[in-house]
Amino acid sequence: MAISISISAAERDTGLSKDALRVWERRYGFPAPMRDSLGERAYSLEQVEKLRVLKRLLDQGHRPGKIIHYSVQELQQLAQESVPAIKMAAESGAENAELQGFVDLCKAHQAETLRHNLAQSLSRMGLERFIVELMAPLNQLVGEAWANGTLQIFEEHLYTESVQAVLRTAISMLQRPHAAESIRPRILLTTLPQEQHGLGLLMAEAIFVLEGANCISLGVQTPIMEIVNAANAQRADIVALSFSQAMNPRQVLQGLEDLRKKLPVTTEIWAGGHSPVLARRPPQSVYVLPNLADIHTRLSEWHARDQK
Amino acid sequence: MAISISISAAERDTGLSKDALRVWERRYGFPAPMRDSLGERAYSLEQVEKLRVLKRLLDQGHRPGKIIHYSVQELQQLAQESVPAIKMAAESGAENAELQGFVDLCKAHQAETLRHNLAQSLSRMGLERFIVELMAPLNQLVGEAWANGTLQIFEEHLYTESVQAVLRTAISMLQRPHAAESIRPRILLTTLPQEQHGLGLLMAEAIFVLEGANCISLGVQTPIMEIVNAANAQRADIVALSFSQAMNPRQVLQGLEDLRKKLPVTTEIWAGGHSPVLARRPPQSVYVLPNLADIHTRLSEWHARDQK
DNA sequence: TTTTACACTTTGTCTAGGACAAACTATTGA
DNA sequence: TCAATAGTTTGTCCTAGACAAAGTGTAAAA
Repeated sequence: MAISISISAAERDTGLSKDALRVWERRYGFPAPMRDSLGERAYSLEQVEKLRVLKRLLDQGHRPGKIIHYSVQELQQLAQESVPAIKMAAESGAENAELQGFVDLCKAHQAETLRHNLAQSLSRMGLERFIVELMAPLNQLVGEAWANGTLQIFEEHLYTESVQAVLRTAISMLQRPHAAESIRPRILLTTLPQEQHGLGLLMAEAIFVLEGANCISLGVQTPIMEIVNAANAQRADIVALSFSQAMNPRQVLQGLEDLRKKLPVTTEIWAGGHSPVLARRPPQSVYVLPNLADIHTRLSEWHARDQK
Repeated sequence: MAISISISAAERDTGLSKDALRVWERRYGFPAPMRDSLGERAYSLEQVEKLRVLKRLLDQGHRPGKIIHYSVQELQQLAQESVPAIKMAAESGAENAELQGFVDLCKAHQAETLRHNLAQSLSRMGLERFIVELMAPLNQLVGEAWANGTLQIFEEHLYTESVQAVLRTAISMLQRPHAAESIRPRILLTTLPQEQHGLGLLMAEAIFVLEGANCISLGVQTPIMEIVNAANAQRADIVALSFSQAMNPRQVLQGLEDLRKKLPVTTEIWAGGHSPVLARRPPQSVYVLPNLADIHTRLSEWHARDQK
C-alpha cells in the first residue's frame, strides 16, 4: 500500500530522463524500483527523494558513479559542503540573519507576510540593491535549502510566486507608458526551451529597465528559431538569456552556438545565470555575465561601442 | 545545409514524446526524418511544423491514424472548423473586432501598446468583465491563431507576458495587505506537474480575489504530494486546479483521483479549464467549473454549505 | 428507436539490451 | 609544470516486441 510512482512520473519529479534512470539501474543497481503487476518500474518516494538530491549534485559537477551509493544523509552533507557561496553568507552574520528570516517565513507558509516584507525591503533598499544584495543570495539560499530537504517543494513554489509578484509590480511601475521606439539598446529577454526557471530572467529585466534599456521579455522556454524571429522583428540590439544550474551543459553550449549562427552579427548575445559551463568553458562570441552586477558595466561598454 | 533537429528537440518543440514519434514512424510512415551520420533521426522544420499542428488536433480529440497523412493546409483547415467558439465569436461583429485588434497588436509586435490597451480595457470594464468577456475569448482566439500558424510562437509568448503583467498588477492591488487568517474560503491555486500553462490559473486567482476569497497560489507544476502538503499546511478549504487543452487526459483523471484520495475529505477540489475530459467524463468527487463565470455561483454554494 | 454488452482496432508507453560520441580522468613525455 | 595521449565514464540514441486503456462498431435487449 506504500505510495510509488511510474517511470514517467519519476522523470518529471527528478529531472532525470527515463533513459538515464534505466541505465543507472542496469549499471549501478540504483535505483532498483519495485515492479507492478505489469512488470513496470514503480519508484518509492524514498528513491525519488534520493534521486532528486543526486540530480542536484550532478548539476554541481559531481559524477554519478562516485556518489550513487551514498546514503541520502551523506549526499545532503556533500551538497552543503560544495556550495561556498552559502558558507560565505553564513559568516557575514547580520545580513545572513535577514536572509534566514525570509527562508523562515517560507517554512512557516506565511505567503502574505513574506510578500509584504519583501516589498518593504524593496522600498528601503531600492530596486537595484534589493536584487543584487538580497534576491540573488536569497535565491541561492533557497535553492540550497531545497536540495537539503530543509525546504519542501511547495514552500519553494510559494517563495517563487511571492518574489515574482513583488518583482513584476516593481518592473511594471518602472516601464515607460509609451516607450519610444528609438530608445536603445533594445533588449530581448528569454530562456532556451529547456530552461523553465524565470526568476533570474525577471531580476535581469528589472536591472535592465532600471538602466534605461528598452526591454521586451518573451518569458521562458522560447524555441531557438523563435528567438531569432523575435530578435529580427524587434530589431533587438541584445538577446539576453538566463540559465539555471539545472540546465544540461551540452544544451547550453549547443543552444548558444546555434543562436549565434542564426542571429545577425549586429545582435549581441548576453548569457547570465548559474550554469557551471558558462564559467568553465565560456563560449566565444557570446558575452557571459557571471552576475547581475555586471549588467551595469556591460551596458556602459555597449553604449561606448554604439557611439563608434 | 537545411536546418534539422534531433528527436529530443522535436519532443520539446512538438510536445509529442520520443516514443510516440518513433512508433508513428514505424506504423504510419510519418514523420520519416532524415538520418545524420550516426544514424540518428534529424527532423526537418516542415515536419516539426506539421507535428505541431497534429498535436493540437489530437488535443482536440482527433485521432492520429485518421489525419496523419493530411497536408499541413488540410490540417489547418480542420483545426479551424473544429472550434465552434471561434466561429461564434466571428459572428458577433463588434466584439470580435476588438479582440482581433489585440491579436493584430501581437502580430505587429507592439508589446508596449498591447499592454497599455489591455490595461485600458481593464480600467474601463472592471476586472471581472475584463477577464470573463475579454481575456477568456481572447485566449481562445490566440490559441487558435497559433495552431493555424497565423501567429508565431514568439508572438504568443509576447501575448502571454503582456497579459500576465497586467493581471498580476491587478491582483496585487486587490490583495489585502495583511489578510486575516480567518477569512474563508482559503483557496490553494496551482496546476498538476504536467501542466505548464499559468494564464488560466492567474485569471481564476483574480476572480477568486475579487470575490473576497483568501488565495494562495503555488504557480504551475506542483507535484501531487506537495499539493497535499501545502493544502494541509495552509488548512485550505478548496484546492483549485487549472487545465489546458494540451494536457494528457489520462493524467488529468489520474491526478485528480490521486489528489482526492490523499486530501482530507473536508478539502474540496475544484477543476477548471479547457481539458476535454473534464467536460466529457467529469470525475466524481471533484467540482468541475466549465468556465470562469461559474466561480461566482460555486462560491455562493460553498458559503451556504459552510453555514451548515 | 434507444440503450447496453461485447468484440475489435487504435494508440501510447513500457520493456530490454546494444552502440557510440562526448566528457571526464589518469598517465605519459617534454 | 604543462600538454598530449590513452582509458573510463556517462547520457542518449537505436530497434523491436508487448500490452492496457481508450475509442469504434456491431448485435442483442429494452
